[in-house]
Amino acid sequence: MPAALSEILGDLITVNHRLTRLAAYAAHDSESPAIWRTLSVLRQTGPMRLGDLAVRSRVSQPTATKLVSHLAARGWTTRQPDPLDARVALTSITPAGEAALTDWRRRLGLALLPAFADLPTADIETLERMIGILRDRVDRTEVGDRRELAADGVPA
Amino acid sequence: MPAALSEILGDLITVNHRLTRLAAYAAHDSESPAIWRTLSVLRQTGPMRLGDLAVRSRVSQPTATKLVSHLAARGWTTRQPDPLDARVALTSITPAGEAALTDWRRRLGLALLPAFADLPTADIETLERMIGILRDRVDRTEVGDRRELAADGVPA
DNA sequence: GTATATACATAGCCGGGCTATGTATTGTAC
DNA sequence: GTACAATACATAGCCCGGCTATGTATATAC
Repeated sequence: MPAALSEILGDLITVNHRLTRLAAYAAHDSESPAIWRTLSVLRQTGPMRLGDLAVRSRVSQPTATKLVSHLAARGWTTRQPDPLDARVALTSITPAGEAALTDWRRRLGLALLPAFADLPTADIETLERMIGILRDRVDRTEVGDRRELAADGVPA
Repeated sequence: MPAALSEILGDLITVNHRLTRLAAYAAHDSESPAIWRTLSVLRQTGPMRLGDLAVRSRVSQPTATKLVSHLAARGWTTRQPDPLDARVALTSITPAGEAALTDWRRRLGLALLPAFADLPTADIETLERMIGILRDRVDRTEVGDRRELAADGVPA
Protein backbone atom coordinates (compact mmCIF):
# COMPACT_ATOMS: atom_id res chain seq x y z
CA MET A 1 0.00 0.00 0.00
CA PRO A 2 1.53 3.28 -1.05
CA ALA A 3 2.01 6.08 1.44
CA ALA A 4 -0.24 9.09 1.18
CA LEU A 5 1.10 11.73 -1.17
CA SER A 6 1.19 14.34 1.56
CA GLU A 7 3.42 12.09 3.64
CA ILE A 8 5.72 11.55 0.71
CA LEU A 9 5.98 15.29 0.29
CA GLY A 10 6.91 15.65 3.95
CA ASP A 11 9.62 13.08 3.48
CA LEU A 12 10.78 14.87 0.38
CA ILE A 13 11.29 18.17 2.13
CA THR A 14 12.94 16.50 5.10
CA VAL A 15 15.53 14.74 3.01
CA ASN A 16 15.89 17.92 1.02
CA HIS A 17 16.98 19.89 4.04
CA ARG A 18 19.55 17.31 4.94
CA LEU A 19 20.83 17.11 1.40
CA THR A 20 21.23 20.88 1.37
CA ARG A 21 23.60 20.67 4.30
CA LEU A 22 25.47 17.78 2.78
CA ALA A 23 25.98 19.76 -0.41
CA ALA A 24 27.11 22.89 1.40
CA TYR A 25 29.48 20.87 3.49
CA ALA A 26 30.85 18.90 0.59
CA ALA A 27 31.36 21.80 -1.75
CA HIS A 28 32.92 24.25 0.72
CA ASP A 29 30.61 26.72 -0.89
CA SER A 30 31.66 30.27 -0.14
CA GLU A 31 28.46 31.64 -1.64
CA SER A 32 25.00 30.93 -0.33
CA PRO A 33 22.25 28.82 -1.84
CA ALA A 34 20.23 31.97 -2.35
CA ILE A 35 22.85 33.42 -4.68
CA TRP A 36 22.84 30.37 -6.92
CA ARG A 37 19.12 29.95 -6.78
CA THR A 38 18.63 33.54 -7.91
CA LEU A 39 21.15 33.18 -10.70
CA SER A 40 19.47 29.97 -11.81
CA VAL A 41 16.11 31.68 -12.06
CA LEU A 42 17.62 34.55 -14.01
CA ARG A 43 19.32 32.22 -16.42
CA GLN A 44 16.25 30.13 -16.90
CA THR A 45 13.81 32.99 -17.35
CA GLY A 46 15.89 35.79 -18.82
CA PRO A 47 15.91 39.48 -17.88
CA MET A 48 13.10 40.30 -15.52
CA ARG A 49 11.81 42.89 -13.13
CA LEU A 50 12.66 42.62 -9.50
CA GLY A 51 9.13 41.88 -8.42
CA ASP A 52 8.78 39.00 -10.85
CA LEU A 53 12.12 37.65 -9.74
CA ALA A 54 10.91 37.70 -6.15
CA VAL A 55 7.76 35.81 -7.07
CA ARG A 56 9.57 33.20 -9.11
CA SER A 57 12.23 32.76 -6.44
CA ARG A 58 9.57 32.57 -3.76
CA VAL A 59 11.10 35.27 -1.63
CA SER A 60 9.85 38.69 -0.56
CA GLN A 61 10.61 41.74 -2.64
CA PRO A 62 13.12 43.22 -0.14
CA THR A 63 14.97 39.90 -0.08
CA ALA A 64 15.17 39.96 -3.86
CA THR A 65 16.55 43.49 -3.69
CA LYS A 66 19.30 42.36 -1.35
CA LEU A 67 20.21 39.36 -3.46
CA VAL A 68 20.33 41.33 -6.67
CA SER A 69 22.57 43.91 -5.00
CA HIS A 70 24.99 41.20 -3.96
CA LEU A 71 24.91 39.67 -7.40
CA ALA A 72 25.54 43.03 -9.03
CA ALA A 73 28.44 43.69 -6.67
CA ARG A 74 30.03 40.47 -7.89
CA GLY A 75 29.42 41.46 -11.49
CA TRP A 76 27.07 38.55 -12.03
CA THR A 77 24.02 40.60 -12.90
CA THR A 78 23.30 43.99 -14.47
CA ARG A 79 20.25 46.22 -14.46
CA GLN A 80 18.89 48.11 -17.41
CA PRO A 81 16.26 50.79 -16.93
CA ASP A 82 12.93 50.24 -18.59
CA PRO A 83 12.38 53.12 -21.04
CA LEU A 84 8.63 52.74 -20.65
CA ASP A 85 8.54 52.88 -16.86
CA ALA A 86 11.16 54.67 -14.84
CA ARG A 87 10.30 52.73 -11.71
CA VAL A 88 11.37 49.47 -13.29
CA ALA A 89 14.81 48.05 -13.88
CA LEU A 90 15.26 44.75 -15.63
CA THR A 91 17.85 42.47 -14.07
CA SER A 92 19.88 40.19 -16.32
CA ILE A 93 22.54 37.62 -15.71
CA THR A 94 25.93 38.60 -17.14
CA PRO A 95 28.32 36.29 -18.97
CA ALA A 96 30.40 36.28 -15.80
CA GLY A 97 27.31 35.23 -13.91
CA GLU A 98 26.63 32.41 -16.31
CA ALA A 99 30.21 31.27 -16.00
CA ALA A 100 30.09 31.40 -12.21
CA LEU A 101 26.87 29.43 -12.17
CA THR A 102 28.24 26.81 -14.51
CA ASP A 103 31.38 26.52 -12.48
CA TRP A 104 29.43 26.19 -9.25
CA ARG A 105 27.41 23.34 -10.67
CA ARG A 106 30.55 21.63 -11.86
CA ARG A 107 32.29 21.94 -8.51
CA LEU A 108 29.19 20.86 -6.65
CA GLY A 109 28.68 17.83 -8.82
CA LEU A 110 32.28 16.79 -8.39
CA ALA A 111 32.15 17.31 -4.65
CA LEU A 112 29.07 15.13 -4.28
CA LEU A 113 30.30 12.51 -6.68
CA PRO A 114 32.07 10.36 -4.08
CA ALA A 115 28.82 9.97 -2.16
CA PHE A 116 26.95 8.84 -5.26
CA ALA A 117 29.68 7.23 -7.34
CA ASP A 118 28.46 3.67 -6.93
CA LEU A 119 24.85 4.49 -7.68
CA PRO A 120 23.27 1.84 -9.93
CA THR A 121 22.20 2.97 -13.37
CA ALA A 122 18.55 2.43 -12.51
CA ASP A 123 18.85 4.76 -9.56
CA ILE A 124 20.55 7.38 -11.66
CA GLU A 125 17.66 7.27 -14.05
CA THR A 126 15.25 7.58 -11.16
CA LEU A 127 17.12 10.66 -10.02
CA GLU A 128 16.93 12.23 -13.45
CA ARG A 129 13.24 11.58 -13.77
CA MET A 130 12.56 12.96 -10.34
CA ILE A 131 14.56 16.11 -11.02
CA GLY A 132 12.43 16.67 -14.09
CA ILE A 133 9.24 16.16 -12.14
CA LEU A 134 10.26 18.55 -9.39
CA ARG A 135 11.48 21.21 -11.78
CA ASP A 136 8.20 21.03 -13.60
CA ARG A 137 6.21 21.40 -10.42
CA VAL A 138 8.32 24.22 -9.03
CA ASP A 139 8.05 26.13 -12.29
CA ARG A 140 4.39 25.49 -12.74
CA THR A 141 3.41 26.36 -9.19
CA GLU A 142 5.46 29.51 -9.44
CA VAL A 143 2.73 31.42 -11.20
CA GLY A 144 0.22 30.97 -8.43
CA ASP A 145 0.10 33.07 -5.36
CA ARG A 146 0.51 32.20 -1.77
CA ARG A 147 -3.10 31.67 -0.79
CA GLU A 148 -3.54 29.05 -3.49
CA LEU A 149 -0.84 26.95 -1.94
CA ALA A 150 -1.67 27.24 1.70
CA ALA A 151 -4.61 24.92 1.96
CA ASP A 152 -7.46 26.22 4.04
CA GLY A 153 -7.95 24.50 7.32
CA VAL A 154 -4.23 24.10 7.78
CA PRO A 155 -3.39 25.94 10.97
CA ALA A 156 -0.62 28.49 10.72
CA MET B 1 22.72 9.64 -24.05
CA PRO B 2 22.56 10.01 -20.28
CA ALA B 3 23.96 13.10 -18.63
CA ALA B 4 27.07 12.78 -16.51
CA LEU B 5 26.31 11.93 -12.91
CA SER B 6 28.03 15.05 -11.66
CA GLU B 7 25.76 17.17 -13.82
CA ILE B 8 22.73 15.38 -12.51
CA LEU B 9 23.87 16.10 -8.99
CA GLY B 10 24.23 19.76 -9.83
CA ASP B 11 20.69 19.77 -11.16
CA LEU B 12 19.53 17.97 -8.06
CA ILE B 13 20.87 20.58 -5.69
CA THR B 14 19.60 23.41 -7.84
CA VAL B 15 16.05 22.14 -7.89
CA ASN B 16 16.43 21.36 -4.21
CA HIS B 17 17.12 24.95 -3.35
CA ARG B 18 14.10 26.11 -5.25
CA LEU B 19 11.93 23.46 -3.69
CA THR B 20 13.06 24.58 -0.26
CA ARG B 21 11.73 28.05 -0.93
CA LEU B 22 8.51 26.71 -2.35
CA ALA B 23 7.98 24.62 0.76
CA ALA B 24 8.73 27.49 3.12
CA TYR B 25 6.43 29.73 1.21
CA ALA B 26 3.63 27.23 0.94
CA ALA B 27 3.71 26.12 4.55
CA HIS B 28 3.96 29.57 6.15
CA ASP B 29 6.56 27.92 8.30
CA SER B 30 7.30 29.97 11.37
CA GLU B 31 10.23 27.73 12.30
CA SER B 32 13.34 27.29 10.22
CA PRO B 33 14.47 24.30 8.22
CA ALA B 34 17.34 23.90 10.65
CA ILE B 35 14.98 23.30 13.53
CA TRP B 36 13.16 20.51 11.75
CA ARG B 37 16.27 19.03 10.32
CA THR B 38 17.82 18.81 13.77
CA LEU B 39 14.69 17.29 15.24
CA SER B 40 14.57 14.76 12.41
CA VAL B 41 18.10 13.67 13.08
CA LEU B 42 17.39 13.33 16.78
CA ARG B 43 14.30 11.28 16.17
CA GLN B 44 16.01 9.05 13.68
CA THR B 45 19.14 8.45 15.70
CA GLY B 46 18.03 8.75 19.30
CA PRO B 47 19.75 10.56 22.17
CA MET B 48 23.19 11.72 21.19
CA ARG B 49 26.02 14.00 22.16
CA LEU B 50 26.18 17.45 20.73
CA GLY B 51 29.27 16.75 18.70
CA ASP B 52 27.75 13.73 17.04
CA LEU B 53 24.62 15.68 16.32
CA ALA B 54 26.70 18.34 14.61
CA VAL B 55 28.43 15.74 12.45
CA ARG B 56 25.24 14.00 11.47
CA SER B 57 23.50 17.29 10.76
CA ARG B 58 26.50 18.54 8.82
CA VAL B 59 26.83 21.72 10.76
CA SER B 60 29.58 23.09 12.97
CA GLN B 61 29.57 22.38 16.68
CA PRO B 62 28.66 25.97 17.67
CA THR B 63 25.73 25.89 15.26
CA ALA B 64 24.53 22.67 16.86
CA THR B 65 24.78 24.33 20.27
CA LYS B 66 22.57 27.17 19.09
CA LEU B 67 20.00 24.90 17.55
CA VAL B 68 19.78 22.66 20.59
CA SER B 69 19.32 25.73 22.79
CA HIS B 70 16.42 26.88 20.67
CA LEU B 71 14.90 23.43 20.65
CA ALA B 72 15.23 23.16 24.41
CA ALA B 73 13.63 26.58 24.83
CA ARG B 74 10.60 25.27 22.95
CA GLY B 75 10.52 22.14 25.06
CA TRP B 76 11.27 19.95 22.09
CA THR B 77 14.51 18.50 23.41
CA THR B 78 16.04 17.75 26.78
CA ARG B 79 19.59 17.14 27.90
CA GLN B 80 20.71 14.52 30.36
CA PRO B 81 24.20 14.62 31.82
CA ASP B 82 26.43 11.67 31.10
CA PRO B 83 27.36 10.11 34.46
CA LEU B 84 30.59 8.81 32.98
CA ASP B 85 31.81 12.11 31.56
CA ALA B 86 30.80 15.44 33.05
CA ARG B 87 31.65 17.28 29.85
CA VAL B 88 28.99 15.45 27.92
CA ALA B 89 25.23 15.94 27.82
CA LEU B 90 23.03 13.70 25.74
CA THR B 91 20.31 15.49 23.83
CA SER B 92 17.00 13.71 23.27
CA ILE B 93 13.83 14.63 21.50
CA THR B 94 10.85 15.02 23.85
CA PRO B 95 7.33 13.76 23.20
CA ALA B 96 6.40 17.38 22.49
CA GLY B 97 9.22 17.50 19.97
CA GLU B 98 8.00 14.34 18.28
CA ALA B 99 4.51 15.77 18.13
CA ALA B 100 5.74 19.07 16.71
CA LEU B 101 7.77 17.28 14.09
CA THR B 102 4.88 15.07 13.10
CA ASP B 103 2.60 18.03 12.89
CA TRP B 104 5.06 19.98 10.79
CA ARG B 105 5.29 17.16 8.30
CA ARG B 106 1.53 16.93 8.14
CA ARG B 107 1.07 20.64 7.56
CA LEU B 108 3.88 20.73 5.04
CA GLY B 109 2.50 17.82 3.10
CA LEU B 110 -0.94 19.36 2.99
CA ALA B 111 0.42 22.74 1.96
CA LEU B 112 2.35 21.24 -0.95
CA LEU B 113 -0.43 18.93 -1.98
CA PRO B 114 -2.12 21.35 -4.40
CA ALA B 115 1.10 21.66 -6.37
CA PHE B 116 1.42 17.89 -6.68
CA ALA B 117 -2.18 16.74 -6.53
CA ASP B 118 -2.43 15.67 -10.15
CA LEU B 119 0.87 13.78 -10.16
CA PRO B 120 0.58 10.48 -12.06
CA THR B 121 1.01 7.32 -10.03
CA ALA B 122 4.21 6.50 -11.84
CA ASP B 123 5.71 9.83 -10.85
CA ILE B 124 4.67 9.33 -7.27
CA GLU B 125 6.50 6.06 -7.24
CA THR B 126 9.52 7.72 -8.74
CA LEU B 127 9.43 10.28 -5.96
CA GLU B 128 9.26 7.59 -3.32
CA ARG B 129 12.15 5.67 -4.77
CA MET B 130 14.25 8.77 -5.08
CA ILE B 131 13.56 9.81 -1.50
CA GLY B 132 14.79 6.40 -0.41
CA ILE B 133 17.91 6.73 -2.49
CA LEU B 134 18.74 10.16 -1.16
CA ARG B 135 18.05 9.24 2.43
CA ASP B 136 20.34 6.29 2.08
CA ARG B 137 23.13 8.40 0.63
CA VAL B 138 22.77 11.20 3.14
CA ASP B 139 22.85 8.73 6.01
CA ARG B 140 25.67 6.73 4.62
CA THR B 141 27.86 9.68 3.75
CA GLU B 142 27.26 11.09 7.17
CA VAL B 143 29.88 8.91 8.75
CA GLY B 144 32.68 10.21 6.59
CA ASP B 145 34.46 13.43 7.20
CA ARG B 146 34.77 16.54 5.17
CA ARG B 147 37.97 15.85 3.36
CA GLU B 148 36.61 12.63 1.93
CA LEU B 149 33.86 14.53 0.21
CA ALA B 150 35.72 17.49 -1.15
CA ALA B 151 37.45 15.97 -4.12
CA ASP B 152 41.04 17.06 -4.55
CA GLY B 153 41.67 19.26 -7.51
CA VAL B 154 38.39 21.03 -7.05
CA PRO B 155 39.28 24.67 -6.45
CA ALA B 156 37.75 26.23 -3.39
C1' DG C 1 -3.87 68.57 -10.69
C1' DT C 2 -4.68 65.75 -6.92
C1' DA C 3 -5.19 61.14 -5.22
C1' DT C 4 -4.34 56.37 -5.52
C1' DA C 5 -1.71 52.58 -7.02
C1' DT C 6 2.58 50.54 -8.29
C1' DA C 7 7.82 49.33 -8.25
C1' DC C 8 11.43 49.32 -5.82
C1' DA C 9 14.60 50.84 -1.78
C1' DT C 10 15.59 51.32 3.12
C1' DA C 11 15.39 50.26 7.99
C1' DG C 12 15.53 47.09 11.36
C1' DC C 13 14.85 42.79 13.34
C1' DC C 14 15.99 37.62 14.02
C1' DG C 15 17.79 33.02 12.99
C1' DG C 16 21.38 30.07 10.93
C1' DG C 17 25.89 29.60 9.36
C1' DC C 18 30.82 30.13 10.25
C1' DT C 19 35.75 30.79 12.78
C1' DA C 20 38.17 31.81 16.84
C1' DT C 21 38.46 31.30 21.44
C1' DG C 22 37.29 30.25 26.37
C1' DT C 23 36.30 26.82 30.09
C1' DA C 24 35.74 22.76 32.32
C1' DT C 25 36.64 17.98 32.47
C1' DT C 26 39.17 13.88 31.23
C1' DG C 27 43.17 11.39 30.07
C1' DT C 28 48.19 10.73 30.30
C1' DA C 29 53.28 11.09 31.61
C1' DC C 30 56.24 10.69 34.74
C1' DG D 1 49.72 12.77 42.22
C1' DT D 2 50.73 16.75 39.73
C1' DA D 3 51.33 18.94 35.44
C1' DC D 4 50.21 18.94 30.69
C1' DA D 5 47.62 17.64 26.60
C1' DA D 6 43.32 16.50 24.63
C1' DT D 7 38.41 16.56 24.52
C1' DA D 8 33.40 18.40 24.84
C1' DC D 9 30.95 21.99 24.82
C1' DA D 10 29.93 27.20 25.43
C1' DT D 11 30.66 31.99 24.14
C1' DA D 12 31.80 35.90 21.21
C1' DG D 13 31.34 38.06 17.15
C1' DC D 14 30.81 38.28 12.43
C1' DC D 15 27.92 37.96 7.82
C1' DC D 16 24.05 36.55 5.05
C1' DG D 17 19.23 35.48 4.09
C1' DG D 18 14.72 35.82 5.54
C1' DC D 19 10.89 38.71 7.07
C1' DT D 20 7.57 43.07 8.02
C1' DA D 21 6.96 47.88 7.99
C1' DT D 22 7.73 51.87 5.78
C1' DG D 23 9.68 55.42 2.56
C1' DT D 24 10.18 57.38 -2.20
C1' DA D 25 9.56 57.99 -6.82
C1' DT D 26 6.91 57.15 -10.83
C1' DA D 27 2.62 56.09 -13.17
C1' DT D 28 -2.28 56.21 -13.64
C1' DA D 29 -7.20 57.75 -12.90
C1' DC D 30 -10.35 61.12 -12.75
